[in-house]
Amino acid sequence: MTESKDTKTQMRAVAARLFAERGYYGVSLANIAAELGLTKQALIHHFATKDRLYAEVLTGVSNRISQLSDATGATPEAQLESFFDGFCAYAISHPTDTRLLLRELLDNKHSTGQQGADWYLEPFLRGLIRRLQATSRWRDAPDPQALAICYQLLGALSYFVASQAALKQIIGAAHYSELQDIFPGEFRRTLRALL
Amino acid sequence: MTESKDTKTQMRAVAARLFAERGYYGVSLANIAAELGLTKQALIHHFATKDRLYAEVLTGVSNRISQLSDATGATPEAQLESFFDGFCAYAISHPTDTRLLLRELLDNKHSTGQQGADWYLEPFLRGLIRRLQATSRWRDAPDPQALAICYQLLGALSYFVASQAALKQIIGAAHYSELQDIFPGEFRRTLRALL
DNA sequence: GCGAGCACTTACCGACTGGTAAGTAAGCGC
DNA sequence: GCGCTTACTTACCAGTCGGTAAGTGCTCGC
Repeated sequence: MTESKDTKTQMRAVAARLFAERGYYGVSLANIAAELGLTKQALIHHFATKDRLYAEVLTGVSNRISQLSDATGATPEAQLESFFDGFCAYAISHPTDTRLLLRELLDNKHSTGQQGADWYLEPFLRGLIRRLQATSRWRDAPDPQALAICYQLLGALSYFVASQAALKQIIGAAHYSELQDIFPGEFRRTLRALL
Repeated sequence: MTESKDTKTQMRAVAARLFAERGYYGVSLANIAAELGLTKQALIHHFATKDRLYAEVLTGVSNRISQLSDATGATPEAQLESFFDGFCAYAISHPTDTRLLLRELLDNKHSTGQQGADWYLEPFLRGLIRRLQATSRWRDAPDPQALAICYQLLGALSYFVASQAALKQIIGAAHYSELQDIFPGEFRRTLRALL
């Protein structure tokens, strides 16, 4: 009983890691169970279906992201900066979440069954666009233009974080950790260059 | 015989589209064959294994990308701009390739079996970094910093193109086509802001 | 101390996976 | 017209997929 919730959260955690690494179809219930030292039926006992387990994993990501939205700052520019700083820190410290979101974006329509597609992304994007349009430079920018700018920033960040494994292999772990150290600063420079 | 090569290229094309949409494990040989109106054994006849078919698909992408590398321009800045213009046009007109590359980056190490990981990406990245370091602003930039900047640009572009399906669903096909029209200009603005 | 409920297992299931073996039909050199 | 190659098929395989059914054993209320 007291073990139960821990087991369940551990299941979610292992599943999240594997789904992030290999994708929904690249991971079987048996794979996840093996890492937990259990049988796949233990997973089915707790989550009923693979889809439901995946949905719970995504819900976790979504919740963590939506907690990010409250950024502070005197000017709209400072608010945007603070927001992206938070998002950047979150993305780098939660590469699994970032990879899951990117996969979700690629696969599209998998979703949690709750909605059509990117239920988690839409309000997030809308908030971003609104914030951008509050700045003096982009006050009159039409929605598509604001979206294009936000999307580039999101992409610049997500692509980097999601490439972690590949980059480590290309440039080596040591160089990668150096890269990871300077990246937030470089990302901030990009943001400022666009404000 | 005369049909043969066409059949084979058509197989590659259909496989590329499906792999791009659903990923390696999300597509079976039977799925691909069904779209071609053939049996999966026809695919095995031409490519021996699923892995080999996938490798040929990736090789096609790699070839198309490497043809992109020769950009012209008087100054290094102009060369970089011309290069990214070409890459932007390529990415937008070949969303399947872009998605395949992004998936490859996420899955890592799948590769073609030819090399460890991102054989296609490494020389590409190296060329980009060299070009960036030829500009007056980044002449003294250390490799990690130059890489961080290039990676952000690559990410800004790839993320947008790969999100095509998701974005269409969120903002509607009409708004998306508008977005697609203005994106290259916005991307160019980002590039210039960083040069 | 006993029944209830929970966590989890073993034993299956039909559907599907990538892949092999063997064959069929058509085209071509000679 | 014969033999060989190419393009593909049907038939089949062992293994794995997600999921069901029916337990087993442990804990806790009472």
